[in-house]
Amino acid sequence: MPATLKDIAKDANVAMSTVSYVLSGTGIHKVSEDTCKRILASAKRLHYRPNIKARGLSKGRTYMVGALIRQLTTSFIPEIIQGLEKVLEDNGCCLILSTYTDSTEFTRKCNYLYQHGVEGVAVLPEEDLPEPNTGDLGLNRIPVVSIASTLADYPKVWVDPLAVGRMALRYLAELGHREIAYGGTLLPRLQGMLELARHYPGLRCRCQGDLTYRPVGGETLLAWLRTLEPFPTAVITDSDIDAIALIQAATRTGIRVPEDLSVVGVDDLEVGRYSLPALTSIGQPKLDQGARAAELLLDAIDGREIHDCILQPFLVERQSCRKRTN
Amino acid sequence: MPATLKDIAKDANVAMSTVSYVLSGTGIHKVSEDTCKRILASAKRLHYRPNIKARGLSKGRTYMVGALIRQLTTSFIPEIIQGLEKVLEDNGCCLILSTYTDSTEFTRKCNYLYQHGVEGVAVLPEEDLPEPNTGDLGLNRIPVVSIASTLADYPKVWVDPLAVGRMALRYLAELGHREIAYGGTLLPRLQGMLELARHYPGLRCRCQGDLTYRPVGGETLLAWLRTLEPFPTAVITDSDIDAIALIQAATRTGIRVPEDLSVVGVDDLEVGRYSLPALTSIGQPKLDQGARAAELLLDAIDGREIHDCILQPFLVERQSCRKRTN
DNA sequence: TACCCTTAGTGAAGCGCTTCAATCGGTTAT
DNA sequence: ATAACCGATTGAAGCGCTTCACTAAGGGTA
Repeated sequence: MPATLKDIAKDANVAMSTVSYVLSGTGIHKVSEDTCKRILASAKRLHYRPNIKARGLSKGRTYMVGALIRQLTTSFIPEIIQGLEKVLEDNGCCLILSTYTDSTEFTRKCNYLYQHGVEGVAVLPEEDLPEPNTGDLGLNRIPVVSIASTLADYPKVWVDPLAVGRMALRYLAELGHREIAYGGTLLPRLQGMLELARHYPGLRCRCQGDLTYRPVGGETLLAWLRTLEPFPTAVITDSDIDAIALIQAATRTGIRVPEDLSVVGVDDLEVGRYSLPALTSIGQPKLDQGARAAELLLDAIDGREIHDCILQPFLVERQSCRKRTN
Repeated sequence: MPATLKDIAKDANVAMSTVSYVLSGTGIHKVSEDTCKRILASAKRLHYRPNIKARGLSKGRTYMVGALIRQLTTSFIPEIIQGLEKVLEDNGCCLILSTYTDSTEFTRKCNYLYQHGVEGVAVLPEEDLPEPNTGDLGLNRIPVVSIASTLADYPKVWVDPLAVGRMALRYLAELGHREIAYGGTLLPRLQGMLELARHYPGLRCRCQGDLTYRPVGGETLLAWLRTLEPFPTAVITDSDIDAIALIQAATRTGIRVPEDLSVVGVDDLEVGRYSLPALTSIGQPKLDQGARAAELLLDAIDGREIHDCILQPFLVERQSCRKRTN
């Protein structure tokens, strides 16, 4: 139904190959201006739109890239996707979305993507999952890039977790806090905090005894804080969600934020902006992570060698922390 | 690099067409069991995987469906996407994700999807936007289905908004509430409430004077509630997000939920489960909406006629409402 | 005038798959 | 024995596009 090269060729009275040269841009320089115009005119008149898949077939490409996602509903994943999409679109590729919940499904989705002909795959795993088996993809030499995960042994794009820890701690330390609790469970972040803590005499940074990852509820977190002596003046959580949950639990029991307790979240989620008090958070570049991953993928597809990309977090100061004059 | 039909044909010593018949399932009945086995064996040995796009080229299909989304980060959209994806995958299609922010971009994305050859498009607009112009798609007779929107004049899948209003009100009314406020801005929902309210003598359901849609903050909402005389015993919001924001604002000022104020949210978002108190909400089937939309789309692609699909909301009872004995 | 070089354009093969029409032994009916 | 038929298999065209190898015509040079 849609117009094809052949139609245009007939209409403009030239050979298909000539039309192809003009319309695809390749070899447009070897066509006379006259013919060129005629062809373009025909193309416009017939509403020509190239059939990307046919082009792909002949060039051995598909112009498709897959995203393999653990949980689309998870906090900042959607923004990463948008970053991916943007760059891919700019490069004439499209993004195929695929979600999985366990490793069986992961394998199935790999096949699914592979059969549809993706040229590369961005994997967004979750920290608490065993490493998914991308064997099926690797086997077929499809480039893979992992995003926002410390686990995968593929080229990856992520935010320096030590820097996240450092940044959160530095902020609180500079505000004058000396009794700080880390309510999260990520070792590298803790490491960043502890390293930096040494530079602040009298500062104590405590963490939960068990750093095995698991979702932390607001009440659980609060209960743990209560076991600390003295009660900390500030707490760093692993995400804005945790922070908000904590604030809710605290507020209920009469602990005021930030008057009695300063809270720093991580991720700079949108909810943090609307919560009460508005949440101070260590943000991570989300669009950027997606965009950089897409660029890496495209490079790899072009056969270039690629390297990990480490991005830096940033501070978003709002109202959940207060200055401490001791 | 990957094995093709031709490779298999050579390996199994038969014609390509025979291989195609066997491997594609079409006409497998006209091939002798012997040959069939030989072919399957070769296919397995050479790790054959059909090239879907090549198949599509020859069958005039692409096996791709697009999703055009306003905001991937919006509440329940991700789950709808999952529903879409599931059904599409089961039908051998893949989902191409595309997001837009304004109508210019919308048009661009339409072209983008079109050029990549999608056979249908699911549009997820947002209530507060002017209707996007899908002309480009319509022009090319690509089936379109809109999801979760009252606006679009395409076949649509959505949740009956009157039922949402009714369900929320009935729940509160049965708990004994008689002074109920609707803090949202959706007319059909309000309509559902008001219709039902007549059946409960003494029940008063009040709404904001201005129902023009706009995001409602927790404090704004609370401020409005304070203008009501008497202060309502229960409030219905337009989403769980609003409800949580309201609860936070209320708690801050000493109003206890649910003791002093019962709150009903809408959407049954995950955050509602973890908030304090856990939120009672009118849920809408999310996966289902996606799945139904995908089915409609596939039907339309097959040339069948399709009709709107209206789904019903459901009540998720948690702890944000209390019984009222007056 | 013979030669080579450009420039503008053409033909056809090929990407991986489907599918229609044709072929070819081998039965079976007549 | 001949026609008619059947199941199993094959050939080749075609989907829309790219691209390599090639031709034809004109222009410059010797």
